[in-house]
Amino acid sequence: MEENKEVTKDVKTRLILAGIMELEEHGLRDFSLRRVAMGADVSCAAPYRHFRDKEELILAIIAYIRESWELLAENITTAFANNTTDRVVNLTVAALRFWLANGNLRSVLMSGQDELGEEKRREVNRFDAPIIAAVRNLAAERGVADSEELAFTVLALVYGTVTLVCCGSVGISDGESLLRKRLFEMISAL
Amino acid sequence: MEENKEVTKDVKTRLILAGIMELEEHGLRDFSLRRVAMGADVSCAAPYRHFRDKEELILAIIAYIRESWELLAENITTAFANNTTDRVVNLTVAALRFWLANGNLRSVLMSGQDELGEEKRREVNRFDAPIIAAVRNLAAERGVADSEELAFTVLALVYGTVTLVCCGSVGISDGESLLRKRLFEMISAL
DNA sequence: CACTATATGTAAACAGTGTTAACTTTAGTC
DNA sequence: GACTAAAGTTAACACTGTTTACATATAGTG
Repeated sequence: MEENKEVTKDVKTRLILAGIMELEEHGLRDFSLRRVAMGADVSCAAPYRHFRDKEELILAIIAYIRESWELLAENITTAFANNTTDRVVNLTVAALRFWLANGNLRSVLMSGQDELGEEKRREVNRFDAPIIAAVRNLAAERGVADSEELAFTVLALVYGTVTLVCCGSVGISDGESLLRKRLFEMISAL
Repeated sequence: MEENKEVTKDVKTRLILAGIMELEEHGLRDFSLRRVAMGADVSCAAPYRHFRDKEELILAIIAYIRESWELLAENITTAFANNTTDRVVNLTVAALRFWLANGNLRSVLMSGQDELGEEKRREVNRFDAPIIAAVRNLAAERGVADSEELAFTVLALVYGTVTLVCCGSVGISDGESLLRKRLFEMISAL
């Protein structure tokens, strides 16, 4: 018999998967590269054959998780193909839930003064892309000139609600319904 | 002559001040307690006579910085004592600037999945208190029933704009004017 | 095939970290 | 003065990220 554990995958993806678990278990603050290496059944120096840094592994983890978000966003986009308003609202709520479910990822990307390099910045923008696109469609439909401004307001409401829920200033369900309500108000006032 | 450096203050506040500098220079991620101790001209074990953890020192730093925010907020509140709308808007913009200027503090408090303990949560709420109070006044003036809901929307816009500016999705001046505009729109629609 | 180059793993070490334990000093009180 | 508690020190422990030197296997080339 071969190895009975799933040691089949190459080391690189094994490190990424172990890294995701590490991120979930210990958060970003206590993220230990050595523990990730152990989890992937390799020596503590092995990661450096595949990633320059601990940081680069984390970037790879982000990219990996982002794919799941893009898949989800794509599904929502097609599900509400013939209703631009609902498309925006549902994408928005989905984003809220996604960021709350992946709080660690959020702290990697939006931790503040990290001066976050160009690579990270591009990562964030990729996350926002589906919502921006949906807002652009909505703006076109309603004949709104400045769709960028509208998109930023929508995104601000999303990230703001995320922050407030994260800090416990408002419960998750209240945050969600409040977000929905404000979005509908805003859109119907266009 | 006494010591020519300002070693007069007691060790505890010296640690806090050195900690603030450490936070500004190295960010939260590379915050080194040993370096703080060196900066305060004490041994690396000395901090443990005044703080249980590295974390507790950081909490003390937060409380220290918060006082400056509360002072600022108080000034703004009295400066716009006879204009509730301007009071809310200016407090809001000041909060935006404050959080952007203290990005590290922000990442301590709102880093996401940290499960942030009751103490941290209370800290965050204390930061929000001035804005919530101002919104409550505004709501009373306009006869708006649910002032909490309104306050959360205002705060969501603040924190959302902070996030977007932090991630470089929008410039600081654009973010500020966008925030102003949306606030005025919202308030005038009451 | 022999030889080489490259990729990918390892163990061992280094400097730095948070934290603790044992010890010394200092200040105040009976 | 003797005793006690607070507040500092040094030395150590168990970690961490990262680098270096070394081993091995694989692929490509003469």
